[in-house]
Amino acid sequence: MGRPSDAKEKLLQVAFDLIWNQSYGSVSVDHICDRAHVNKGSFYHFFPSKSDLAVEAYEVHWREKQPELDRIFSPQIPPLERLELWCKHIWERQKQKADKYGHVCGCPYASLGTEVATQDEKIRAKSQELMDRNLRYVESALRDAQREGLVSIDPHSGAKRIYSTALGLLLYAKIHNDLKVLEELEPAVMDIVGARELAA
Amino acid sequence: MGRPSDAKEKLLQVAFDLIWNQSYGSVSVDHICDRAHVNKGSFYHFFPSKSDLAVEAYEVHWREKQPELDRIFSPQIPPLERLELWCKHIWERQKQKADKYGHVCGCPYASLGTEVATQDEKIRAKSQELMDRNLRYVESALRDAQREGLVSIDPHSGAKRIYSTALGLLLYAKIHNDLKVLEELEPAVMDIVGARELAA
DNA sequence: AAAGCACTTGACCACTCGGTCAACAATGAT
DNA sequence: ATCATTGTTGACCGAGTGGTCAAGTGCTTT
Repeated sequence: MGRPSDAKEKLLQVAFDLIWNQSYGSVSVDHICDRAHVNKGSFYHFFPSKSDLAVEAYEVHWREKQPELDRIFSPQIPPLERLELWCKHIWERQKQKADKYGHVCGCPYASLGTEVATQDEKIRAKSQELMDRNLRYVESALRDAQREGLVSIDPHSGAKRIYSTALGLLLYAKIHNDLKVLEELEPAVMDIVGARELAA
Repeated sequence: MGRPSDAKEKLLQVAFDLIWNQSYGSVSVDHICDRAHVNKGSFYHFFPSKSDLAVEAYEVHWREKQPELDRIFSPQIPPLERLELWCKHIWERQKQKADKYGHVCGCPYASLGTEVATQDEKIRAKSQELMDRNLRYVESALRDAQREGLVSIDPHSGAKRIYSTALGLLLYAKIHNDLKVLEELEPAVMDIVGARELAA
C-alpha cells in the first residue's frame, strides 16, 4: 500500500559507499542525497538521523555480503582452506576498491567504528557487532580445524588474533595507501595457525 | 623580538588531545580555540589551516614522546625485553587514557590516519611517517635479537607483523571499548617472535 | 470513484563550519 | 623613547550543517 519507492535502498547503498571511502564526518546528508538523487525531505522520511542511516546502511551491507562469507566458510571446505580463501577474498575486495577509487579503503567496519567509537554509541555498537559476526566465521573454522587435529590453538583467542592481524594490516595498508602490505596477510594468518601446531 | 605567547603550544596540545579522543572531523577549530583559551584570529595567526595544525600537533606530540620510546628501546636492554616493555607501555598508556576519558582511545596516529587517509594527503603522509618511525624501533630490536641468535625472523617483515598486530588489537579494543583485549598483545607479539624460532 | 497511505518536494530553520581581517596591544631591540 | 615585530581581539563572511515541515503526488485497496 502507498507509493512504492527505491529511495531508501539507494540511500543505504550510496551512504555505505561514500562513508567507506571517505569518512562519516566528511560525508554530509546533502552529499548522500545528491548522489542518490533523493531529496533531503525523503531522507528524513526514512531515517530519523544521519547516524541511524549509517547503522542501517552497514547492517544492510552486511546482509548482502553474508552469502559470500557463508560460501567461503562453508563446512564443505577444509577449515584451513577457508582461512586461505578468506585472506584472498579480503585482498581481492581491497584491490577492486583501490582500483576504483585510487586509494586503499581498509575495513569499512573498522574505519567507521574507530572514527566515531568515542562519539556515537549506536554506531560503535553496530560496528562491534559486525566485527563480532565476522570473527565467528574465523572461530568456527579454527574449531573445525582443531577437531580434525590440524591445529591446537584455542579457537576463541586464536580467532581474535587472526582477526586483529587482518584489521591491523588493513589499517596499515590504508594509511600507507599500499595494497602490497596485504600480501602479508595470508602468511601471517598461517603462522598464527601453525605456531601452536609446532608447540603442541 | 615581538610579543611572547604560549598560545601556539596550547593549541597544539589541546588539538592533539581532542582529536585523539574524539576525531578530526568532530573537533572544530572553535572547540580547540575554546579549550586553549585562544581566539580564532590567533589560531590563524599560527596555522594556515586546521589540517596544518593537526599535522604539527602530531609531530610535536611525537617529539615529546620520543624520549620514552628511546628509553624502552635502549640498546642497553635485551632486545626481547624491549618488546615486552613496549607492550606494557602501550597497555599503561591506554589504561591511563581510558580511566581519564571513560573509553579506550586506541592509537592516535592510526585513528587520525584512517579517518582522513582518503581525504587529506598531508595528514595521511604524516600519519604514515609517525607509524614508520615507531616501526623502526621494533625493527631494530628484532635485528639485535637476530644478531644475538634469539630469533630468526626477518626483522623487516617481522616488525611489520608485530606492529600490525598492535594496531589491530588497539583498534579492536577501541571499537569494543574494552581494555582487556590488550592483554593479548604481549603473548601475541611473543608468539610472532618465537614462531620462527621453532621453525629455524 | 474515493479514500488512505507512502512517498516526494523544496523551501526553510537555527546553527556551525573553516577561514578572514583591520584595528589594536605588548614586547624587545635600537 | 621609538619602532618594527609579533601576537591579540572579536566581529564578520559565505557556505555548509543536520534537521523540519506543510503541501502535494501517485500508488493500492476498497
